[in-house]
Amino acid sequence: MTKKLADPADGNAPAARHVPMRDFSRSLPMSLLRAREAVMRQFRPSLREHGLTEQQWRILRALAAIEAVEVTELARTAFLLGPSLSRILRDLEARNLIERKTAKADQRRSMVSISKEGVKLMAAVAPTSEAIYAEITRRFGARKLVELQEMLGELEQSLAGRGSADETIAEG
Amino acid sequence: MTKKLADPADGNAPAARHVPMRDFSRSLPMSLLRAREAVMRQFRPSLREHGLTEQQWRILRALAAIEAVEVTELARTAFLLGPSLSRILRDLEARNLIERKTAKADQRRSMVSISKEGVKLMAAVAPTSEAIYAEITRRFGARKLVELQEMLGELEQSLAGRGSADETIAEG
DNA sequence: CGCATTCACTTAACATGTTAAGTATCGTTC
DNA sequence: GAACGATACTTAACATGTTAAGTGAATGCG
Repeated sequence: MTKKLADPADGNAPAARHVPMRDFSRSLPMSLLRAREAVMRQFRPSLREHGLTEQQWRILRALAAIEAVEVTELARTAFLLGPSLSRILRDLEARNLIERKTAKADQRRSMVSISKEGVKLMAAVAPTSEAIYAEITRRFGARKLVELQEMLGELEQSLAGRGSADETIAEG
Repeated sequence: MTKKLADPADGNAPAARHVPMRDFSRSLPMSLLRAREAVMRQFRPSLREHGLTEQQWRILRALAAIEAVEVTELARTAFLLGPSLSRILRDLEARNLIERKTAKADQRRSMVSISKEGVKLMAAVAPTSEAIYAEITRRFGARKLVELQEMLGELEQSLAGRGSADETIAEG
């Protein structure tokens, strides 16, 4: 069960570390990925029962808090790229969960809002969703949860405004 | 700039909170998603220069540490689902970055290993990758980074063995 | 006004995520 | 040893991630 790692001192060992690097399973990206997956695994079955994907749910939640938004701002809020959002909005509109109308002042902009049916669907999903979140909070610890989120925010901050180590394309 | 939230006491306000819920932008899944994106944004340009995606890089890294693995174990290590891995391995094999051979004992299993070219590519990417990781560590703080990863691990643990609040499908 | 540029999306194309179904092989049971 | 179920993938189908290109509408400028 315990994974046998190659011992560099063991000339007869089956393995060789071709390129020496950190154990990638303990890298920050992997830690974040696994943690997020562990969390989302809790929610997906409930969403699935209502025919919603994680992203669709994000969009509805973002819309539920306001009257109407432009697509671009919705993309920022729901943390989705334009093309993904474009497709998902098309589908949500076809299911009558959202509504769109082009802005009067600027014909390029389209204002998106949640529909009456969308609100009903949200109301149906929200209680379970909140309960699951509460259970996660209980299991992990409310205080630690706050602490974790603060650290995640700080991590974001410390990397903000840097496309990468190579590029120097700031977005301002 | 500051987003105007609807005031329920303001009957004439443009907005209404259709379904009362937590501010989803501060939810744990979103925090984890944004944090991971902030981190990966640092690495992608470098990987892209070498024609590698994040997932392909994960696979090569997993392979670099050992002699050969079965596809199923590789999926677990690289945290990829079987179908995704199947496709990516097909492409990596076409690019001669990995090699496959069916196991003698069990014809169903195929053993995957990194090729000589794959090792060369890794050697070319690794220094930059390590440098970026070091810079992230420097910016965020080495101690805090360890602390964060511990918390992420604990979060995983606290949710382990639970498909969801609905299902009770343990995997053991 | 005429026109190039920018802006707000949308489409397109390809890689991956995700679930379900298919295929070949292995183990086991009778 | 033939049939059955389990195992280790692979394929298929559809949704999303991601980058590039396309489209129509504003904006800036000579």
